[in-house]
Amino acid sequence: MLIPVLVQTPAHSGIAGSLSYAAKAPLPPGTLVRVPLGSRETLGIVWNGNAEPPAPGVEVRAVAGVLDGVPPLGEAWRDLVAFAARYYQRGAGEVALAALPPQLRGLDGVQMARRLRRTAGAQAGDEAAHIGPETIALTAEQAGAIAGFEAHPGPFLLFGATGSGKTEVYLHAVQSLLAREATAQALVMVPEINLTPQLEERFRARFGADRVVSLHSGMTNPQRLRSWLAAHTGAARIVLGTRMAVFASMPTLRLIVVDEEHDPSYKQQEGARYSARDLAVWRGRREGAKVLLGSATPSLESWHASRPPTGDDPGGRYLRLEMPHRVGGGALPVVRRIDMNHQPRGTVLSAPLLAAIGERIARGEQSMVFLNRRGYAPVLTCHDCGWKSECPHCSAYRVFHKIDRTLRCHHCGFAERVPRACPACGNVDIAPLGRGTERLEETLGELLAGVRRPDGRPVRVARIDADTTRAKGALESQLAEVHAGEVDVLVGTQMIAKGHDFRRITLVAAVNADGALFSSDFRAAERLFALLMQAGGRAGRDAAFVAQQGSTAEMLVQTDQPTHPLFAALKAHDYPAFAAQQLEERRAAGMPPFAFQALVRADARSQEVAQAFLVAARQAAQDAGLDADGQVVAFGAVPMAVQRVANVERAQMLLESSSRQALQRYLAAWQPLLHATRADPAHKGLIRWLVDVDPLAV
DNA sequence: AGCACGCCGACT
DNA sequence: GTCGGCGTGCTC
Repeated sequence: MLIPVLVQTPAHSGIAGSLSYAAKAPLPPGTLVRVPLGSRETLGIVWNGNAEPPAPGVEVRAVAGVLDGVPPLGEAWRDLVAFAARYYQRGAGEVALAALPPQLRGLDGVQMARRLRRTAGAQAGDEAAHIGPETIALTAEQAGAIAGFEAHPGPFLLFGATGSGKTEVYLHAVQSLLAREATAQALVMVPEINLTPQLEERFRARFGADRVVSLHSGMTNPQRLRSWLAAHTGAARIVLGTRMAVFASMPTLRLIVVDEEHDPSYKQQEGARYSARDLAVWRGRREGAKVLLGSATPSLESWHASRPPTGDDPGGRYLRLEMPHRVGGGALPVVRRIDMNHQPRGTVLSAPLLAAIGERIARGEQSMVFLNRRGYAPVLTCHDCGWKSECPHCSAYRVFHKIDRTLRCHHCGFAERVPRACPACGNVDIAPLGRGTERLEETLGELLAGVRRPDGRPVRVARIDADTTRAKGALESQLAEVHAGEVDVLVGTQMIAKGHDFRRITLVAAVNADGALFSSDFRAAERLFALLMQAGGRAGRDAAFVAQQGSTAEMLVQTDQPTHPLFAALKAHDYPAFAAQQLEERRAAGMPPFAFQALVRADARSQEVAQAFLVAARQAAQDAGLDADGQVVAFGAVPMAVQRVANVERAQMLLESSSRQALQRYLAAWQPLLHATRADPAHKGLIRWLVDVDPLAV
């Protein structure tokens, strides 16, 4: 008999659905099998529905083996995969196989059975431990949020200030769930791998190490397989992870938490471009699991979706829970703007900022200086002929990294030793232009060289960014130094702005924060506001420490645009005011969340070929009458912001609609036309095309 | 995505 | 004369 099987085939391969294989007996959907594919044997998943007879001339081959030790993947999981594939315009096989641990692909039935026995053995621990009565005293706000959470079906948006104790609410929600339902599972997602260890620590301490597993791309393949199996068999009750965890197979899932739901990291940027946050909401509804989104600066989408009903507006589909105050009565930092127009030209660190850092050092407190740009300088330039450190393969400058004397392209990775003299004119007078964290660390070290700590030792400036934390365990050891008070001034990128619970930092400074506001991206202000609020949230987290020091938690923002409304809202810690203003602009301009978008991108050796493909595909859609109802607008083909990466020219076309359904219908009908356009010999030079639904940057 | 097939440059 | 470069095309 014929059965449908999904295998890993990419969207542009033209095989979006299942392949048909012969089997001696029927196999239930969700069963993992090994099947021959071309000259190799690969992992497949028995899929729903009836197998189509293959195209004429294609020989049906037999299923090679069944991984019968693994329970079949459930119907709810298969629905999630099918939905994600449909919504994000990818092949079901691609989405499904990418959601499984990589090591599963390499194992046969025998190895699998061995692995399962080991997992089962490890789980035979003390089942009843750790689910006891609530022991942590909650604030009134936390108790209120939990009461709201228990009383409604959701989904929820937990709008809680930095330091208001959102994690404790998550812990409590999980705890009451596990106490209520003997087999229930909870999924807790965070935006970055860096944040999983500390979260894992708290959950393991509360619920026991044997019930908690993590799932993220920083794990080794065997670790991932172990965690995945524990979740899939129900042995693990709590799964912590990054966006990939939204696809974890959890047969008794009852709760999904998405922490820092506004974070752009939830949107996958390659392969299937899904939003883990949005899929979490869909999955929660499908599986009857409660969904709790949390943030101090929600995405405007979630904020709008959680608006309370007013007058003739029935309100959003989420329920908003609010926790405006910090635990322990700590104050949010006092925000001060420093107008760089009033500073001497070329000033990097203004006098008030240096004075504020000096005060903190004198009192034995810590400061954090935040600059969202890695490297020493973003460009190297020749003063004589105007040469700049362009990447030969990309339309971007290579960044100067002083530590290893390289010019490195952050887009394609191309790196070269820094030339001694200008490659164009031979002049030795080449100099860095602008400033990254590396140079900021150096500058701070020089400016603070004469300052002494209370113990008489010289000031220690440290830096944390993607370059200093590349080695395994490097971030942990660097954070430990900060916590131990070894460091006086911490310099870093957004990596230090997120989540970390620094107890002795009382000053946070943002240098050159508003560079992002010059970008054409309509979400620039939203992202910057979230980042600054989050960074500011690192200051004064320990109210008792601040009081004992007689200090003030403070945030200084150096800006060239002090009158931008963003800073007034930041100063007042007034996210709702900022959101209201932004939403008004978005509504007036017809932008998300009041419109829905998709980007179609084309890659080719030349910009002309890439754009011609997009224009032809749009014409094909028009000829087929896809936009007959006028609900979807397709804009022109334009080069991407970074037009060339690794010698590939990139173009894109924006689609917009006020109706999500209309856009989805259009994209679904367009898919075969895109394939047909690709097959046309006129577009032979095209390398690939792809669709990004709900893109973050347009 | 893999993995083969296929047609052109520098080596034993 | 072969080894191997990666362009093109297929996988039930």
